[in-house]
Amino acid sequence: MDQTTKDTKVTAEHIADNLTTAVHEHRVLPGMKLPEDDVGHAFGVGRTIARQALRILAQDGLVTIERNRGAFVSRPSAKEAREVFEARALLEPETARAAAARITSSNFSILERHIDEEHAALARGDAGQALRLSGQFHIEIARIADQATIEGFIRQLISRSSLVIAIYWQRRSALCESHAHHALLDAFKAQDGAQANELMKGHLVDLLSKLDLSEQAPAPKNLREALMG
Amino acid sequence: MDQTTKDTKVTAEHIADNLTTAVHEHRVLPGMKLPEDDVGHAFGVGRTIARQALRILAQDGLVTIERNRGAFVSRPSAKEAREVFEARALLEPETARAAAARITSSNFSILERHIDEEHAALARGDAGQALRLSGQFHIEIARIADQATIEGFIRQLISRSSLVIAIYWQRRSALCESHAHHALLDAFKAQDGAQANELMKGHLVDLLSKLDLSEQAPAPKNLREALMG
DNA sequence: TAATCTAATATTGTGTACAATCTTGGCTTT
DNA sequence: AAAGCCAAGATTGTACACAATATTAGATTA
Repeated sequence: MDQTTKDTKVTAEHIADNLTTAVHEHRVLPGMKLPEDDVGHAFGVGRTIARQALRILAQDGLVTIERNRGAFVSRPSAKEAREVFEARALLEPETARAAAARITSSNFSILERHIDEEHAALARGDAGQALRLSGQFHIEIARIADQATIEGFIRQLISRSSLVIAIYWQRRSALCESHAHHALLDAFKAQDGAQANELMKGHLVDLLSKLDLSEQAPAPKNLREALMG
Repeated sequence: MDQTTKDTKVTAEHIADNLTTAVHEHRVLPGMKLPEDDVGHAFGVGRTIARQALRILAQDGLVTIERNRGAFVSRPSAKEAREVFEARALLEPETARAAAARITSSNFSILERHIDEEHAALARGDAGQALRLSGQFHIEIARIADQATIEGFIRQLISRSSLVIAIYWQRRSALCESHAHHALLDAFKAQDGAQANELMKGHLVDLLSKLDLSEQAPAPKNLREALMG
């Protein structure tokens, strides 16, 4: 999480990317505080840059900034979690269809590599990395569909999904088997847009079904809130 | 564009909202430069806050920040313009359907007021205000559907649509007749989700058809670029 | 002991100063 | 006169200082 070479300029976007990855890999968990000084020190920059990075994350929904209190990794409510998957259900199936129509052979290797790496990470027990790669797979599809605007939205939704999974994933469910991604790849190879659309739709329903979104009280942020509730 | 009362704290979000409205009303046009000093001075704050506001606008796609050169109102390319409407086509029809299922009588008055104000603005020749209200109507639908996440996306898309319209709107086309919005309201009143979905779909196609997105070279930012192209 | 208040500490909010970079206008050169 | 060059000015990038606010710990009181 530090910067060894000094000639590479450390920008706010750089830090934001780095922290985003950390959240995707569940190395940084919902509710965690991200003090400006700590972030700045970790990346070797002043508070100004750290602050900018945190604001970027806030716009992505990954971080919640409370005035005069600082930045915390967001803790999406069950409702927000549902909304994320409803938005994904609107965007991703059609995007998968479009991707199937435009995909080229050079794209296959990228997707295949993602699946392989995901599998390898899972094999060595690195669930965090597997989860991050799994999300990256979805983003890659939007890129193949050549839809930069939608890709940006999906990127945000994947980020929030990581938070949702960190909070609401049912322990008894197996970790994401990459079967669904494999099936999608096959559909892409066959350039079968309708099939890709259906598979993606099912994949999202499947993911949602593995969450426990029962209307439990949203876990309190701090002890005081816990005792007052 | 200035702040008369001093006890009201001027926040970066406040300035961003204000500038967003100005862009929606086409009082601030694509390509225009937004120097930090000017923005800060206009709202009576230092450069720090002005800078934050510009970053917020950049994340919304309304402003493009070029390093060491500053912030400019974005000039979406024809491709980006198409992407915006493709994204809207994925999100808005289904959102309209959901809104039709949840709408209550208290929501009607809000939508009706929007339509009335839009009509009034158009009547007195204030095309900018009419355009802004027209966009607001779409956002309101997402709010009625109770989809905060999607609402955020649509908000961004409306913002970018304003830029697209500023650049690509065909002069010969009539200004947005609010007929489509009227028809949508009727569908909402009848709680006819399927109808709302179809109307929204058609409305978006209609809007897109009034743009001239022929693959002309994206208008150059400055003279140098114009003469070199 | 438990609750409340208060002072000390830590963290964030914002303006400002200085550095880095870009832009502009005039000057030189051909 | 046109192109290139250089210096002066303007604008953005970043760190830092101080102010405002929140948090914590200790003292006080019932």
